[in-house]
Amino acid sequence: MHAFDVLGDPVRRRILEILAEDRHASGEIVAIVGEEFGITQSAVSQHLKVLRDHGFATVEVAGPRRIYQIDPAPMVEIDRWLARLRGFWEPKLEALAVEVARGKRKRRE
Amino acid sequence: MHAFDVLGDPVRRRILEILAEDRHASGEIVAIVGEEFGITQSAVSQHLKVLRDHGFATVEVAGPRRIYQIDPAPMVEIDRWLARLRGFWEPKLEALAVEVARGKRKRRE
DNA sequence: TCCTTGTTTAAGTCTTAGCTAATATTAGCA
DNA sequence: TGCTAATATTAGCTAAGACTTAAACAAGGA
Repeated sequence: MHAFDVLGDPVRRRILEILAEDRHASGEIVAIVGEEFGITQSAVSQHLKVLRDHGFATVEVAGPRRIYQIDPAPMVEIDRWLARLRGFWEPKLEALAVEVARGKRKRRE
Repeated sequence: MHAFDVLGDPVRRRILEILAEDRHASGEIVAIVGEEFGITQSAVSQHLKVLRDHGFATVEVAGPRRIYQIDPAPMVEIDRWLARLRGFWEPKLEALAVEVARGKRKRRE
């Protein structure tokens, strides 16, 4: 499974958002995400496993709890791929912005 | 299908790389990608459809050919999500870089 | 040691993405 | 109009991923 696939799942993206702000115990993530998406504790745990397995998160055992922490290492791969193309599409994006601005001006007239 | 899912497929990423450099007819993309991945014209065409449907590419009809061109619009969504988290993981990435540098220095000693 | 809480793992089901093969569509040309 | 080349679309198959339920595991307290 490629890093992009890991980010492809909305539940996993949400978990990363949560972990980006602060480290959390599995149970806390389950409480938030499980409620938001209406899925079981087990399902969330499986998503956490995917994040672990692909290096997006690390775990620290604290008694019976597992504290999850974001690990940005795999983002390097993502960023690298995007950066490669960015040089090509950035000019086009600027052209797009110009078009939008032109449209706005036109609408004002 | 989310934009991240679109980028999740290696064939589609390859097609975007090709289109980033220049516009190409469907057949040219089929020739390159089909050979590299060992898949049929139909399969490539279906990937092109996904890219079209999600706004990653636009088509121009030129006689019997369809000329594909990259459209960076959906990248805005991707970039926005990544940017939201970047503020959080960037410091951690720097910490990671420091760790690596420290490791290198240590190995030199 | 047994129980309880927090969590992961295993097994099985369902859905969907990606593929092939076959067919349809589109446009130009004889 | 019929033929050919370029491409898209459809149907059907298969594999993988996301889910639920049930079972296993880990750690601390009675």
